Amino acid sequence: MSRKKLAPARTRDLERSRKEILEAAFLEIFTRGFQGVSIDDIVGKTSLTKGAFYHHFSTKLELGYALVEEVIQPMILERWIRPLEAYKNPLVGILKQMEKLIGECDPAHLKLGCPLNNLVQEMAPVDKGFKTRLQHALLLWISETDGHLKRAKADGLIHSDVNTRQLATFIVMAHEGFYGLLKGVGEPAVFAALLGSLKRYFATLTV
Amino acid sequence: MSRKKLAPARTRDLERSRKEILEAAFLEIFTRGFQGVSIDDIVGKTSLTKGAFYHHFSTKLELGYALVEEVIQPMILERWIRPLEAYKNPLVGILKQMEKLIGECDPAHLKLGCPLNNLVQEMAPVDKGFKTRLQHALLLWISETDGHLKRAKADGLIHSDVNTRQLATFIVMAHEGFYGLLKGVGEPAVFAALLGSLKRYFATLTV
DNA sequence: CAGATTACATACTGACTGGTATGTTGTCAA
DNA sequence: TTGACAACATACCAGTCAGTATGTAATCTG
Repeated sequence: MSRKKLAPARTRDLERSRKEILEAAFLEIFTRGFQGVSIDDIVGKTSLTKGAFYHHFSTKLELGYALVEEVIQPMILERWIRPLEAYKNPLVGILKQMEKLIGECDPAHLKLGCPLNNLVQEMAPVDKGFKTRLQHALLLWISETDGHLKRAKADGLIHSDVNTRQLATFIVMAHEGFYGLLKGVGEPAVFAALLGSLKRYFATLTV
Repeated sequence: MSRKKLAPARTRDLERSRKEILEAAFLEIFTRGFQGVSIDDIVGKTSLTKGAFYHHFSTKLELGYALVEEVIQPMILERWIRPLEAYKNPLVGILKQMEKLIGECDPAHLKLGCPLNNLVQEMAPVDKGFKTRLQHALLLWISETDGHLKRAKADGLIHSDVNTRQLATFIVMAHEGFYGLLKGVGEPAVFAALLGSLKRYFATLTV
């Protein structure tokens, strides 16, 4: 039928296998932590075996690095930066996205926290390779947020005396803090309290 | 000399040994995570052995529980709640304590984060016993903060339309978020940005 | 089509892990 | 003083871990 150039239907596909491993690793590490997950756990959630794993990643740490660079960092941009393009006022967009991605999130999923924050807390002080990659992702997040805030400031939507970089840092901190506290305190009511406070803060920054 | 009732100078002291283990465990787990530290690591930092460890704690998890209840939770109260008693306006006290305990902290020590937050992020979704104890510590922190805020509101220092419980939740979130972000981004300049934003927020709440 | 190479699968290893079994010695009550 | 027990120390175990050695079949290249 359709076995031309696209859809090769091969039994061996380097790219696809790598993605399969990364996806399984993401879920396992997301729920149980990097140090709490074994390579056998990961390949067990896969149609592949350990041999395949070490064909793709020279070590467990290398897998972790790839996870940050190829899965988590793009996910951050896709979930928290891209959507802001649709808003004239990014502060409105940030609150809306929080409501959508955190407030309406399944509590069972929410108690797992934020994939980026989880790795930061667990691995940043333990391994330098993790540290630099996680730091890069966080700074990128801050910079991209800052970009949108600068635009809003130029449009006269944010008070002229607001330091946008400083505000962007605070906003990223709030994301991590939201996830972190919600992870510790089960009650979803906490989210309403946090969002309410942030909303009040944002109101004082708006012209 | 002084071998009366106090200072027994015994070679075997249940309380002291337990404290020694807890203290060593705290430092090791603080730097490398609960799952990243072995019991042999802990007793290695001690004048005792594995036999002593299992005489005091039936399992590694039990040690973790004791750590939260007997070391970390009291530490939170001592560092973040007690000092507020000296301030008429607790919002001023909170900023001052942050400057003192975070801003003036040795960066090498700061990159390890907050002991409570570390355990929340690593262990809350993994083990239920951890979850409940960590949740209890966080809610206590929020409640105690709320108490001080209520007092300030009654004194007319905080606007009457402020929901103090909501604000207390936000403040605890900010503590965790500060530590978390500083852990990920090495630069101490980030602290200034975060504190600046929080200061601006607090100013809008004050009468 | 043939040989080379890639993309895996299988089986294994030494180091480490949480936990146990058992021995030993301080401490204290009678 | 003397047993009894508490507070450890030592040696060990079965399971797990990251990583390796080696075999094999699919795919590509010429």
